[in-house]
Amino acid sequence: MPLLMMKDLPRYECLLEAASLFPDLDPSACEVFLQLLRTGDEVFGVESTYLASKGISQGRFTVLMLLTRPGREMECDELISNPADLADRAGVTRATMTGLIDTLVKDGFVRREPAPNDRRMISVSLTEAGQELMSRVLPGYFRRVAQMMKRLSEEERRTMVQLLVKIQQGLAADAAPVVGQTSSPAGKA
Amino acid sequence: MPLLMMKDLPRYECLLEAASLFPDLDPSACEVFLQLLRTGDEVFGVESTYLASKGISQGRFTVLMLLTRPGREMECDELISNPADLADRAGVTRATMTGLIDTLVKDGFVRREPAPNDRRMISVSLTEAGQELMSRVLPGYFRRVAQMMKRLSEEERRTMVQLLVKIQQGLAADAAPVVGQTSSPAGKA
DNA sequence: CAATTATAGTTAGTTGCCTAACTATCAGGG
DNA sequence: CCCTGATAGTTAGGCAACTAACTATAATTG
Repeated sequence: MPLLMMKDLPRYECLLEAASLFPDLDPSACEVFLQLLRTGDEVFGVESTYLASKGISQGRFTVLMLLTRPGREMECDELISNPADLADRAGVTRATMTGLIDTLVKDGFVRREPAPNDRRMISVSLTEAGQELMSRVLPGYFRRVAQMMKRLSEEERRTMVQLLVKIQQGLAADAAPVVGQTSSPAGKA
Repeated sequence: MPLLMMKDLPRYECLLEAASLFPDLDPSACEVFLQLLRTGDEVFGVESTYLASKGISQGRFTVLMLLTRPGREMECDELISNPADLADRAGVTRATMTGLIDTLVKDGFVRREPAPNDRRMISVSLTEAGQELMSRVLPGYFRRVAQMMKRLSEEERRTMVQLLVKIQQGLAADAAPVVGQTSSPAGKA
């Protein structure tokens, strides 16, 4: 439950009414926006509650997941990585990853080892205890995910993913408005 | 960008493959789940970035919004509230609301006044500066919301909201499995 | 090959949220 | 009237994320 969202969403009529005050307000866009954030928040809350009951936070779980599944090559059974790569794939800063790995090491779920080639780098991998934890947590995790989505038919799920991806594509296009032109990928508005 | 989500989502084929390892894994459910969290996170990030550029955080913005729109009665032009009500409608604890109001008062956007009837209570309302801030922030806010949803047709928006609400209803039903039986509305699992 | 630049990881300090415990006021029942 | 319990708000302390600045190693280059 991290978002601090208005749990008390305005009804659609209120949005229509407000639109007369604010010419920029698009009522249907606002409604999708608010429902999207709210649903995401609630779904996230269910997941977090489950993980918390198993004694791990979202951040720690993400790291463990990344170490559980093969990163890029399916054939690569290494399941080993370095903090920078993990931070990149998890979408957090390296500083945050340092903190996450600290606590995971302290709890005995992952180990840090010096990388063979580059003495700047560290290898991170699951310990036995970490693997055991994941095999204990994942089934319940997947069951909860399935349970949360059980009201949607397979077709509705496809539709949902399509619409979500459409939104993401729009965001990506807005974030990097210059495409195929220059080679400067600096599009931060 | 608060969620710490895997930015690097597994592809659908990987989910299918993983499903053979974990019998509880429902691939299409997982995909909806991951895309929902990811899209919500990105949309939230765009909003947060805009608000941050105007010098306010998500939490502060929520409070200002709640003080801007009429709470329950449209006829009630008061636009005044107390911390507990604000906390309830924003979905945060009263302690958090105290902190938010502290900073808003410090910045001169809201005022605290003792409530007339009950000496325990405090009235919170927007100052002139707060109203002015909102009239400066809201147009751009609404434009960004509209922009983020612009790729969806009106019909797609309706579909999206329907599907999101369906998920929410499932969550609510799971959280309060006993319905219409007792009059105890305490469904916190 | 020394100096600069880039990269990997960590440390320090801030923010925003949380829970738990506290103070002050109000409402009811001997 | 106290006294108990409920309610409104705050305070104190913790956790997870961030940015900025730092150390150590590697790569590049004059």
